[in-house]
Amino acid sequence: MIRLSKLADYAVVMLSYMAAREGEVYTTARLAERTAVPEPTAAKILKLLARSALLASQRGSNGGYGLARPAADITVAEIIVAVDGPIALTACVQGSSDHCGVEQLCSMRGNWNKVNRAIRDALEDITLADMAVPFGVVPAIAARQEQGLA
Amino acid sequence: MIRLSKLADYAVVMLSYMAAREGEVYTTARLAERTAVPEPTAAKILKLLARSALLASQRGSNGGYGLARPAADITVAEIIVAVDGPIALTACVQGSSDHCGVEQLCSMRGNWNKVNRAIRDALEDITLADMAVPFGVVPAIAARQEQGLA
DNA sequence: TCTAAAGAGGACTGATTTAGTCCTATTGGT
DNA sequence: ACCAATAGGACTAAATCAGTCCTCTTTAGA
Repeated sequence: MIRLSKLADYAVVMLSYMAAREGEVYTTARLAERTAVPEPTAAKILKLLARSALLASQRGSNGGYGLARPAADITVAEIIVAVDGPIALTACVQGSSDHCGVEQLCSMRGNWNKVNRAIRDALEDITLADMAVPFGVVPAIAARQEQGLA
Repeated sequence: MIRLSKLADYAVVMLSYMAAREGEVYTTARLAERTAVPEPTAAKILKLLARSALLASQRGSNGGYGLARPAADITVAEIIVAVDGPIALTACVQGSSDHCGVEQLCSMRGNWNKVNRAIRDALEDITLADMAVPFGVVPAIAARQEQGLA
């Protein structure tokens, strides 16, 4: 099974919560409480998101976090990258120096890039706004499915 | 980072090797040697692939494995499923009974299904034949390896 | 200017998953 | 009957990840 880390899952949950009212500032404690994510873990995730400039942070008292951009401009791909690092399926992706033992096969392995690319594209097409829509129709996705692309 | 297990990676490497000459029968020992995958691990993977009917197996002496179908009919998605199980990003996918604590959020979480679907579709579009033909040179490589130059 | 509230950053630990190994049973050809 | 090969599963070791904690910096407000 392809695994997405729980942290990335939490991240999307928290960001979606914040997307409900853009422009508002949320403290770690409040977000943790409302999303049922343990506070220290929530803090860790929020820091990561702030570092990647998906969240704007305000230090000091009355500080907190807010979305740095409109939810429709934040893709799921970005969130995953911020929390888990680059989206790629195998280690043998870019000409990383560790030789794969069987050099000829490595060239074949390079085709994972095609796969990675396909997945990245899929994730880049889904925005936080899409995720935040409860259940019903997610317009962007529905449109692509209409075209048989999704 | 989204992670694909090493086993699935190995599986694709081994299957690609076999795709070079469809119809041929390969023993575990030979495949392990040629793909530089440790033999016990290779054996484990081959068993999994055979159980999922991607490989046809022949027991007894002169036995071994062969592709059960043409390489162009085997998708990367199938290989991953055979080795790693269902392709899905989070645990909270299907109405699994473990309540997510925050019910309203859970409905939002259901949108991961859209993401999963997009990824699955991407993987189903890539066949073993696509992976096995990097730059159109695979037969030459296979030939060299047959001569023990691998 | 002092204090308290908040985030920043990083180190550490425990738990979970995954990779890898090994043993035994079964099958089939010679 | 014997040898070569897969089938299946149990077990161990290693890598990864989630989660916690501690200390430092920033800032508003009394």
